[in-house]
Amino acid sequence: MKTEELPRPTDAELAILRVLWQLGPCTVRQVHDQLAGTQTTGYTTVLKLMQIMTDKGLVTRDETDRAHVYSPRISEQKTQRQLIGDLLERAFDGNSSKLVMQALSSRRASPQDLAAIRQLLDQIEGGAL
Amino acid sequence: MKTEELPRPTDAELAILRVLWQLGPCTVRQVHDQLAGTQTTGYTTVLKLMQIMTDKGLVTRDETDRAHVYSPRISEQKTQRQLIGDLLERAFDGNSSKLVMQALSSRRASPQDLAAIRQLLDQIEGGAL
DNA sequence: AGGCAACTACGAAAGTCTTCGTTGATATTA
DNA sequence: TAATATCAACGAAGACTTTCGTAGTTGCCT
Repeated sequence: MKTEELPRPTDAELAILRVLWQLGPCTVRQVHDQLAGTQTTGYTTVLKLMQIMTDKGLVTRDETDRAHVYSPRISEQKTQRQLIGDLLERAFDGNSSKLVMQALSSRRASPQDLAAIRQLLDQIEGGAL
Repeated sequence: MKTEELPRPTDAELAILRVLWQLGPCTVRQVHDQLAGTQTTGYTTVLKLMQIMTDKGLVTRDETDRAHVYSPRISEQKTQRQLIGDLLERAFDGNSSKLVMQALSSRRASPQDLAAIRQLLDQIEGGAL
């Protein structure tokens, strides 16, 4: 059971992955329509990117129907961890607490968020992880 | 007092910035030698990158001596916050607690680190920030 | 059947990132 | 002084990213 090493998604690729995570398996049309709310990219641009992502292994494609259906090959969580781990190495010298503290001090988190983080800290210290 | 918007440093640029943060103002030679421990990039590659970084405003250059001396124009902290904020928007939908939790659960932090984070949580909840 | 809409595939262009070779100038050393 | 080393500058190549136009195919509707 080997976890293939997938390339770090680029900015545009990540935007597409987020749509797939949110909506589930999608056609190019669906992704494009969803992105249209935020971006203004042509249909063929999205198509091309998703073809490239298929080559890279970031998504899989079901070609049964004429409009191919794409699915993400990594979960949102795994990708988030990959990106954080990457940033950790590149900018924080592997010091995760520094990263956490920067994140906490740069953006406000709700009391609920803070409580959730406390709970996680408890779990970690309790050896639950 | 307007804080200029500097571009997000690329991977190679970030590696150079880290040397400057660690050693202070440096010549190209010093940066190259330092990077040689980890990387294997030619001298002129580093030179070119640092020239580009000067154009972008990421570093400043003192041309007094023949070997120009480069200094970072943003602090390590500010850059880290920029990178985290960026990742937050691109991959975490702005939800900072999710980011923190992913960071905490993906890498082990020492008990001291965890304590420091708890302290920071206290400060935030106490309205100190 | 004919025409229109939707889809994939392909190629190419423009921009960025990373790399390095070469050139010419300046300092150091023998 | 002459050879050698060090430096900045420049240009260019190759890879990658993002963009879109065009062509060709398939399905649908009248």
